[in-house]
Amino acid sequence: MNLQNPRGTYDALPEMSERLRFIENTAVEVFRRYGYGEIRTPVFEHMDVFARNVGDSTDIVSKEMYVFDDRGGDKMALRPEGTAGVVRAYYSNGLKQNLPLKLCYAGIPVFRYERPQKGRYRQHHQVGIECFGFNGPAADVETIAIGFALLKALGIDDGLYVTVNSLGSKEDRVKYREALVAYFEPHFEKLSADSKERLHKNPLRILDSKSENDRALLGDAPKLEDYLSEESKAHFADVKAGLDALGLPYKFDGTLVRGLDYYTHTVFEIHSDKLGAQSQVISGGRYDGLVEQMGKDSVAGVGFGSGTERLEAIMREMDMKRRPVSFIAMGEGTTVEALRLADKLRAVGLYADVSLDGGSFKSQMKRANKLNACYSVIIGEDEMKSGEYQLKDMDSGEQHSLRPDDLISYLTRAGK
RNA sequence: GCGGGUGUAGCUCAGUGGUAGAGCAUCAGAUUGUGGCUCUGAGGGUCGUGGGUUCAAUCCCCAUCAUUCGCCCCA
Repeated sequence: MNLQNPRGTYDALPEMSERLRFIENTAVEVFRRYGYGEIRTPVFEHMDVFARNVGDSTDIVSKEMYVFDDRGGDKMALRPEGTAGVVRAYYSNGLKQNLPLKLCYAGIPVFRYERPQKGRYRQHHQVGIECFGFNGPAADVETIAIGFALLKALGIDDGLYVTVNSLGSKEDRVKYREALVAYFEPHFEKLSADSKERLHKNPLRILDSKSENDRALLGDAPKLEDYLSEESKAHFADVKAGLDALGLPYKFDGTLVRGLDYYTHTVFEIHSDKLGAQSQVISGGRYDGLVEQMGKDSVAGVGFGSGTERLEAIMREMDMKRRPVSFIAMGEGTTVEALRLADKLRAVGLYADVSLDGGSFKSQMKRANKLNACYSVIIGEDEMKSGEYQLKDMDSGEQHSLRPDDLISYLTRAGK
């Protein structure tokens, strides 16, 4: 039997899980403060929820999706991103009744068949938000603000940089795309191999090419901002003014183009300088176009997604471990007494540890130390007789006798 | 999908064509009811996997898998 975990997957051991859990809980709590309600959608959907038109130009959909036929012969796909499923659920559940609507998700698994790297897994997890029915720029501003709020709540708002751009309306983009293709076509031979391929498939992506030749050509290329309608320009100006008013730092980046093709108007990315090539921790934008792509009447949408593994990587050095009260039990009946008392501490929310297999006094003490216990409670035969247990402060080494009830109230107040 | 690096003890890594070592960690003892420090000792390895060259391969060659860095893409 092959005992290796599948390529691009990992097992989150307790230390990592603790941070992931913290990220998910914090995210939901932050989102709730902005009026978001949690939604849970299936891990798999009919394939066309994600691949809306044949020959989809985005790599995520055309090359990286896990697709399978179910036993009934239907084409299904594992979720490669969070937004499309939520939009589908919006229709399936008739949530039009509830507009405007704010939905969030936390810790949902997402699958992409990619070449694994640090911060890039074939199964990763996202937290994110989607809001529907807000046409104005304030929704774009608030969405970005929530991104900041999340990172701040996680204590990782250092070393970040934010870029924003506007892709304009669908019409703006069609015009710009034509201009871009017309500009690059005479220079076709000079383009990098990647960009040659991109020219007709997804020419906007040439904008963020890293090839030096491509970048040289880009100097004289038509600019997206010159192709925005007055309306689009006004929307984007309001977004930037809103970010300024909230004191949120950002950089305008005219070459920022998102990989998913449903974005319109505002797009943004938050990067961390603590990660390597996979530096994006949050990215999103407005996707008024998506809802129409699903063949329904159009509804405004804005949102973002964030990879929990990347957030976790930034939080690596943070120690999330709680400090227990460790019980040292020696002698007849003491372990059971320790279990009984430990449960009382747990009932008031403390973390209590009892060495279940006993062991020498010394080894139990060592165990308490290894767990980084804040206090240890010593229950030996003398203590059983007197009914007063020894409470030892593991930092100062101080120790005194307390009756069980006093011990509980003392520890409840101590709050180490 | 493309190009490079790396796979040796639980972890971080030395090392040699004659079947292996350190530090940390673990366990035990010094110290029969008091942890961290120190000292002593012990356990733990098909040297990623499969093939080839060789009297002999952990080392050289090929393949493969995994991982990592960059590209691509993206959270």
